[in-house]
Amino acid sequence: MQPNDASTAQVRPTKPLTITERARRAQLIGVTIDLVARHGYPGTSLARIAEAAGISKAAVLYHFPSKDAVVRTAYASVLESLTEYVGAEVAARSGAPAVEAYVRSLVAYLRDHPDHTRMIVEALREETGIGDTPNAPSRREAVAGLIDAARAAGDYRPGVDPQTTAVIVNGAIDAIVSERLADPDFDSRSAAEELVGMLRRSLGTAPRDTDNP
Amino acid sequence: MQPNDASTAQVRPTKPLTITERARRAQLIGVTIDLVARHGYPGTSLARIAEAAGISKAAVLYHFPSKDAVVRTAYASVLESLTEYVGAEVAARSGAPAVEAYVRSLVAYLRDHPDHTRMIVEALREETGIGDTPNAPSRREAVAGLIDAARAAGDYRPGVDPQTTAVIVNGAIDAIVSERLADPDFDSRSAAEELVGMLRRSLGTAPRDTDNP
DNA sequence: CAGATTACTAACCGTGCGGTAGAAAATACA
DNA sequence: TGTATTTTCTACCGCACGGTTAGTAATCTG
Repeated sequence: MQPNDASTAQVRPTKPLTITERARRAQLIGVTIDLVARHGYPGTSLARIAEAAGISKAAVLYHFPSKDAVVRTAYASVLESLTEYVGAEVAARSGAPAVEAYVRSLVAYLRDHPDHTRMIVEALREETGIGDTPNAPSRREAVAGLIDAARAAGDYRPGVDPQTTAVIVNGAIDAIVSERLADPDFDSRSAAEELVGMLRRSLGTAPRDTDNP
Repeated sequence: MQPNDASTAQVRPTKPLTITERARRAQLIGVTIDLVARHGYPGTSLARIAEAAGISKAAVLYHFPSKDAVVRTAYASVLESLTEYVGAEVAARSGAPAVEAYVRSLVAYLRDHPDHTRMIVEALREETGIGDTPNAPSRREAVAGLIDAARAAGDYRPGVDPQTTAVIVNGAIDAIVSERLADPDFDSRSAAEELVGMLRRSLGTAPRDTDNP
């Protein structure tokens, strides 16, 4: 019999996973993150995963219902780790500082975890890309929420459009992260600071130069 | 005999392509752009290209040395069209207006040519992504040059770092374009304007709020 | 120790891939 | 017209893919 199918939609009384089961799953997730980071999504075949884990293909499919489930689980684990870190940083602040913490912590995390970064980039392009996927607006919405809160707190000008600004900010962050990935000499930390500075100058209330002379 | 191998590194006295040859090439490039836009790079197989063009696989490979050459050629044609448009817009201006023309024209072009946009996105992720490709720094350099010129012209503050700013600006543009691709209701034109406004406030010389009270 | 369950392997299957071979149409040219 | 060349087709090759099957170790449990 096949073990628990913990990919999605778990019902309550799931039998506690065996020690072996948990260890294998963790190992498979680990090697998968590694493989995706090094060879990309398409280059990560079932055979490669099995080989990297030192077991047969069938053994991999014994622990997961499909190759895709392995990759999705690995991605979920990476994403959870990231959101946990960034979430904590953001939650500890409010207003403009929360937005700035978002920028800084996201760039910092991805600088310190290039494998995770590559995995996320690969996964993103799956879900974005071609299919008319509604394209998880969650990230945009989250950032838009932060910006909206900062505006409500008086840190940002009333004219700031949270949605549009969120798109721009996320894009800028992604570009900084990508650049760092391509060129390890790129100073992503100071780039993040530069972005923070730009946001202060362009969104902040302090010097109104156009609509209120 | 196989016809001219015009993929790359063409030597001078290339025999003028046949009418048939040119027509087929154009057609193949066309359907390839379409296929890549609709089904992505991996979903664009030789058989699909052939089927879409109404000929056999072998016929495709008669006109191009490999499937990859077809796709690369299609990509090159798209890229040429884009750079021609944006290049003209930018070249007609100088200083900050050139930077702003870059932002506006790039967003506008990609809004008007979603197929081209999807193709470029797909191609980008090939060259970026995994392999330690030096990742064509040409775009960043080009934009950095524009920013540097704007700074030299006195439009931008001396403290502005062209390289970092270029990365941020390109990232913001890409995000706007992607958002528009995912959500046709997204007003990418006004988003571009918002970005231009942000750049003016954060890079412009007019109101120095920090280093020169 | 015996039986059940867990964890695995080797071999295989069907599919789609890029690409090739050789012959046959279509076309150009004398 | 006949011949040469350009263009195309059908059929095939080898390969890597995700996944399945049947059997077998290994481990737990009474």
